[in-house]
Amino acid sequence: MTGTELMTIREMCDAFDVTPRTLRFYEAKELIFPKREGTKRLFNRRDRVRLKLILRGKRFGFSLEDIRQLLDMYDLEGSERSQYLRTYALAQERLAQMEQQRDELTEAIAELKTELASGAEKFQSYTATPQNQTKSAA
Amino acid sequence: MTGTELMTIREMCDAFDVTPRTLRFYEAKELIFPKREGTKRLFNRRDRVRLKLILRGKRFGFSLEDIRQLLDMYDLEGSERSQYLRTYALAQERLAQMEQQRDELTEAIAELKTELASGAEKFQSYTATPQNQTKSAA
DNA sequence: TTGCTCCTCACGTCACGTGAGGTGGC
DNA sequence: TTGCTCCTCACGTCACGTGAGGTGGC
Repeated sequence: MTGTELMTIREMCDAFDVTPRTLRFYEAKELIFPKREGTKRLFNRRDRVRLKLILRGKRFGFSLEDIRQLLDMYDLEGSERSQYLRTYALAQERLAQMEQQRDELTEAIAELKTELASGAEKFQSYTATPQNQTKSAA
Repeated sequence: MTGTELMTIREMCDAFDVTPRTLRFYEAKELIFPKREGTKRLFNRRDRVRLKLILRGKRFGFSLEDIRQLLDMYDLEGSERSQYLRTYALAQERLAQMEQQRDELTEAIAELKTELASGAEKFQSYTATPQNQTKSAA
């Protein structure tokens, strides 16, 4: 197995489904720290772990700045209690926001569906063609 | 009743819960067309209808560029069939995206909840205080 | 004269996208 | 020599936020 320890930028992109630009951007933001071989970047296991956590944090809707702080704590491992509590509080806040966002999205979906339904009706009354592909009424 | 027809920027902001900057931005993007009284903007009923549709479109996650096109169609009223079909298709695409987004969000919420649960557990095992406010286990 | 609201630039933000122009090794 | 991948600026994008500096009418 080659590349078990160090991966090129291309391998990283394929493995995590991101663009090179994204990896360079995260490096500039000090979220990951690839080594260099001449000018080329080489990512080790730690970078991969961190990238995984970054992408997960993004799915949770955290900003990169939030994520940077969460990662720093992760690094401390047996971190301080106060830090831990802050992380916990931040995550709970985010959870509440996500739930609200989901509710709003659910509402918006229902609304748009209603719109589409009445739109389809209007459209059918406009076009008096006997058979069209948008589901004929029973 | 005052201001039934024309509203100032402040009245608009209060009525729609947006900032002045947002209204100026939408004007620059040719989404609304307030008249001027000297230098001051005055918004009429049409602007209000359009703003309402804009905000609704944003809730659906449409980009302002998409919204601009949707608004243009709205203006045509008994618009062309081809235009109508395009609008309909656009809305259906968006709906699919929204449903996927909601599913991803739901999944992320569940994930984060799991994280928080295991985090709370770890925290409790670290701190051996008999009574703490984060819900004591039965 | 003091306050308040409105205005116009114009740069900042966030998370990258997108060329432009150049290098290294098969 | 040709291709491919990698690199570094550095400007563009989207939807505004945020001063800076100035005007108008009570």
